[in-house]
Amino acid sequence: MIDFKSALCAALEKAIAALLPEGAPTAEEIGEMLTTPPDPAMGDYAFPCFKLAKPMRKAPPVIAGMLKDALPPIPDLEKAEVAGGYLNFSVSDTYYTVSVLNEIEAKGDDYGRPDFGAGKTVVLDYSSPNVAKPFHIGHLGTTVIGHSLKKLHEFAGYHCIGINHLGDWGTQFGKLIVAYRTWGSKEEVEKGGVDELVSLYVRFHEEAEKDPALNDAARAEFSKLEHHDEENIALWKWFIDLSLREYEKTYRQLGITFDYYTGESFYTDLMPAQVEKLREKNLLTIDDGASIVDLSAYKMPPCLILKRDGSTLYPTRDIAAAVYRHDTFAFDKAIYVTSAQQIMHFQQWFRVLDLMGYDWYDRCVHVPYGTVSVNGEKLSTRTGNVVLLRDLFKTAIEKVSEIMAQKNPDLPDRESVAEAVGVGAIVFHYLSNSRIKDINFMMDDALNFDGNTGPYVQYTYARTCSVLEKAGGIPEANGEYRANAAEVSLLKTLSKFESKVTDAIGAYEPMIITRYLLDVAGAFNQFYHECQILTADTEVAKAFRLRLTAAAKTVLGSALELICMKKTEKI
RNA sequence: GCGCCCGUAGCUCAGCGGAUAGAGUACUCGGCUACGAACCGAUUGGUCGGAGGUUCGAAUCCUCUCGGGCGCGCCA
Repeated sequence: MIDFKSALCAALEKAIAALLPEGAPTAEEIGEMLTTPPDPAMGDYAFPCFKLAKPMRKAPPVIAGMLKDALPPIPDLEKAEVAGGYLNFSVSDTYYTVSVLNEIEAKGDDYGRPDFGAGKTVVLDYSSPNVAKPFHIGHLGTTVIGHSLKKLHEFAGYHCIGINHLGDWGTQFGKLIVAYRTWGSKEEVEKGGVDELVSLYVRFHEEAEKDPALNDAARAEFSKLEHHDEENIALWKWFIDLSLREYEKTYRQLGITFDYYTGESFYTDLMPAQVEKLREKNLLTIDDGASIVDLSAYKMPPCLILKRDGSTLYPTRDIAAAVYRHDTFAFDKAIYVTSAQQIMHFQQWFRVLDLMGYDWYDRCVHVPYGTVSVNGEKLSTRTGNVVLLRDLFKTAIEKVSEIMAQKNPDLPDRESVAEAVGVGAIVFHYLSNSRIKDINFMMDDALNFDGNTGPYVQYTYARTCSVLEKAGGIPEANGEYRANAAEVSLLKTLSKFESKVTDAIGAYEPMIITRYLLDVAGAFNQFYHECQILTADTEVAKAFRLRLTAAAKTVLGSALELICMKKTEKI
């Protein structure tokens, strides 16, 4: 099916070319010029004629009138009207009530799916918590933005590889090993999990203040770990297993899985080759004992590759990981979802990749997001201003359960629904804003379930399910129906799905889908209040409205999944 | 000092070159003998931080400026 907008652009291209032989815009350029009138009553698309005023040497309203007369016939065009310097176009209702509705029914879950990702591969690096530390609200951004971007890319046909780049290497493991051997016990750690590891780690720092020799011991243990000491390796693996067991609970609640859990340790052996390559290319200079890549030509501080003692650094590991991923997966895009504080770091090592001659360096994309504070204060384990994700989810789920006990006490399978809605509320809240903005996470707002919230959207989805269930199925179209304003408006909203998906991918911005869900839910609820569905006056109206309800359900369901939320048939 | 990001309704935020700047929340009011009221509707609320500039047209682009956040060598 050729969509209306493309047909309109093609027609406008012809009309303009007839009036202006030289320098007429292409159909694609016209598509970018098209805007939406402020009032839907004025039309669905508006073409501003101001830019043509100079080359055509005529006033914009005159041009609009000439264009209107020169326009070839456009299918589904209701009317074209001159309004000042604009030429406004109204799409016929039947375009929406027949073409769009039929398309949604025919494509089902594939409706709105763009195809530009077909045959391409994307590697996404996200979540990446530090082992032996609890999963807190600061990790929510990378986890939920990253996974949403994965879903979006998959929807557009990309082959996606999700990598959890665990923080599983470094001297902190030497400290943990010392702490465990000195004060820990197998039973306590098995029982307490990550929490016990954290308290061992905290204790180490307290004791090390009094006894600096502990730091030396820790370095020695980490060095043994690096040299594959069997006992230390076993402990290290155990710590990782314990941590993953904890994280898996959170990932399961979010419905997130990864293709690989290759953390920092995985790349340690791959770094020397890249350091060697940097040397060969004469990119390394020694400065104050450290090996750096000078980036002053790019107006950036130098990129540190090796410490004074010869050990590696964060950029070294990132370079090695990128090369490995490129050689292994032959990606078309590598996406890194990390905090905005690392913007400079990524600019630096992307540039180093370029200097090393890796011509795919520009396929690497850093997707930064803003800092989270809680109740106006920075996150800090020291002052206790941390919100663990498991506690946050638990609070949200409890609150949902209370509301459900009131509103829908007989609902079977209440626990899993409460989890979907409670966790969904937090995810939706987080993905409601532009990712780059800092978030002041306020509990009251996150746990408010009225208005523009996750529960509102899931409630709306459940509502569509409920109506369809009572109807006993979705009927076939059974005659011509003149849709009212609310019905057409809902279909117009549904028809925007694909362009929203495209925009969200282009901007790496899940928020676009979150806001779109609110548009759809709002349009459906308005329709629902204005139109009787099951008790419609005529069978034709009833059939149409049921089909419309099913269409809304389809789009709501697809969009919910794109932002890591679960579809709730009942709530 | 250099660089990046953010300033839009009381609050939280959309809009990022087009016509009268929008939601939610809070406040006030109306709608369940209705397919789910976690809903819908109405009212109130704005020198788009400020000043210049570009443009037929600027919340949107450019310059400067003020306020807030972040980054700038051996952490990640």
